[in-house]
Amino acid sequence: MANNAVLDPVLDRSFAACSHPIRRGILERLGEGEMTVGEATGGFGVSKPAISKHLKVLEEAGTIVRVIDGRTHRLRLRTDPLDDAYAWIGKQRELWERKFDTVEEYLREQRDRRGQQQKTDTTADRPDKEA
Amino acid sequence: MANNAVLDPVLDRSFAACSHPIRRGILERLGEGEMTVGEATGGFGVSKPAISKHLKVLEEAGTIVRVIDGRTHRLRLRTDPLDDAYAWIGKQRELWERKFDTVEEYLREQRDRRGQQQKTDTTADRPDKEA
DNA sequence: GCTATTGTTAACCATATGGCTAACAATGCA
DNA sequence: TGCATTGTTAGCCATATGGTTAACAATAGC
Repeated sequence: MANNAVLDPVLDRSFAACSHPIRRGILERLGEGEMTVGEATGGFGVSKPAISKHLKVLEEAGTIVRVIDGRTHRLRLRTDPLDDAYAWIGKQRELWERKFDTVEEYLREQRDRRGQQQKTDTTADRPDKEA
Repeated sequence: MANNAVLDPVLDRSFAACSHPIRRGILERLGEGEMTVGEATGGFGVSKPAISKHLKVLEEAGTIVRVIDGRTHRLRLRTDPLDDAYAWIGKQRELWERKFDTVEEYLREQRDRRGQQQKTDTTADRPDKEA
């Protein structure tokens, strides 16, 4: 990949971690507090190896931390990566809202201009042939 | 998958859409307003077919809408899927914070109890072996 | 010491990503 | 008409996901 400017593997993994229902379910449960793998992942209806892989994805994304405690592994949530993901979407939403404002301004300007010169610019509010 | 309760393919695709820097870059640009494929995807240093695939992922996630306008394709952002993703993380963050509150309450209770009985529970404020 | 419990790794398979080149489709334009 | 522009599809390849069964590792407990 030539464009090395916006590369952010952390964000990549954070979003990828959230892109599967089982992983989201695990994160939701861990929101209740530290618990064992069995407690955090029981009842999802998949095999233990499948669970192990999901945990690996979550761990490599930095969303969970594992503490091996004897025979069991205790899992704890790490909120930082999801905070980053949240912040990215939040930043975009700000931009959209600001843009929607200017669009409203634009439409108001169009309305005003039409009120003045009464031309045939029906193209102004045409939302383009909808697919 | 046995657990069919929490299945949310829309959320799956929304998060997956954000999990690649080029796709995030495209979404960022489209935040500026409707534009052509060339305008929205230029300069990422990958081939056109690669771009086409990213657009397909974004489109199937519902994050963009394509309007074929003669020779060019005009792209427009659709904010709903990202709003949903934002809301999911936001909900989790609320739970975490509420949990942190109760943890603080718990610690305060511990502190109070120690003040009363002066026992040797140094384990109360230990944040567990930091992996 | 033996056995049950907890969880992982190994090996395999199917599908999705993410990239490429080559070719095509549809316009716009001289 | 002919050519340049815009963008996709087809085919190929490598790697990551997401699942399985079988086997292993480590510990807890009888």
